[in-house]
Amino acid sequence: MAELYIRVAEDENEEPMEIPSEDDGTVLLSTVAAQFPGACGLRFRSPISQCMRGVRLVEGILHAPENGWGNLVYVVNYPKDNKRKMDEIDASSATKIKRGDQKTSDLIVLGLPWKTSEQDLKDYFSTFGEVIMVQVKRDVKTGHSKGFGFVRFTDYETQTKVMSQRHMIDGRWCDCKLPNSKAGPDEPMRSRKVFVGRCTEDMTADDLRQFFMQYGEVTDVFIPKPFRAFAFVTFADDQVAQALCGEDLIIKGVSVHISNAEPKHNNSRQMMERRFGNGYHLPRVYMLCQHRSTLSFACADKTVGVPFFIHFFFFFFFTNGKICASDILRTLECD
DNA sequence: GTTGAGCGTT
Repeated sequence: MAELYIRVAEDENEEPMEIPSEDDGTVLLSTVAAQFPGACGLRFRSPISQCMRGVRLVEGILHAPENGWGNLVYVVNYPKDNKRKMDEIDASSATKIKRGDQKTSDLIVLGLPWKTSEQDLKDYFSTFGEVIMVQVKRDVKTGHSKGFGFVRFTDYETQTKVMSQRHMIDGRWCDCKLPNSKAGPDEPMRSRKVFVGRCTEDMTADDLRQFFMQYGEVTDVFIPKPFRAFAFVTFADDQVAQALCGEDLIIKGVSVHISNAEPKHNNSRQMMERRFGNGYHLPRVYMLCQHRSTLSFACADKTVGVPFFIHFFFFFFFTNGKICASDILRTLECD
């Protein structure tokens, strides 16, 4: 008594689509997902109780209610039943695509069943959009899956959608995330934050905010204390920030230089702490800053594997403070 | 021949 098709819709009132069933009368969730990407189940309104009922789902297989599928309209379930939110995510990513700075990246797929193959992955993820790479990571010797893999899509909106939900793959819930190795290495090029060098002490955060407002919405101004002759200004739009980089602007009669803010993980203080232990040299550095001798700190940051204090003495005695302060302070990002 | 939080032999 195999039923050929069941009627499925995203909403009770929308026009249903006919979805083929299997020979044994079940319906594969993957078949539903092929028409409704991201679907994780089905529900229907019981003619008797008038309540919504869930369709039994076992390992990717949807089982008919007691009296068969009948002529009911089955409504697609999405994770968290939050289709609207996913649409919003799509919309926001669409606006970003207009700016043309959205590149896809590999996504790690966690929680794969041991037996899931590359082909299985490709079949599943192709229901969301064009797939250009799938990998299942395996033990080199045995060839057995390690239970995770990678996937890459052609379109960024596909990637966004895939990341926004959980995935039922071969009977297990899986998560797709940006892998740790891609946790923001390409951020500095499109940072919303700029470094403002050659600031003077009479420039207040409010002065800077007022000034930079003319270029776009300013979301943050940071001026280190004690005074260190630079500041950070963050814009709402990264394009505004990038457009200003390299400019020399006049604020309160002083020429300040705008450049890219180094990402925080390049923070020289953090690097110093990582290299020499937490805080050991920091008190001296702060003292030097106050005495206009910040040279050693910056140079040590750019020299790998040489003890900090050697550079301190070298630059302190041989340059005698004649290196441009803004060149040095450029690397002195703060918390 | 088992397992179930994580992070990619190039």
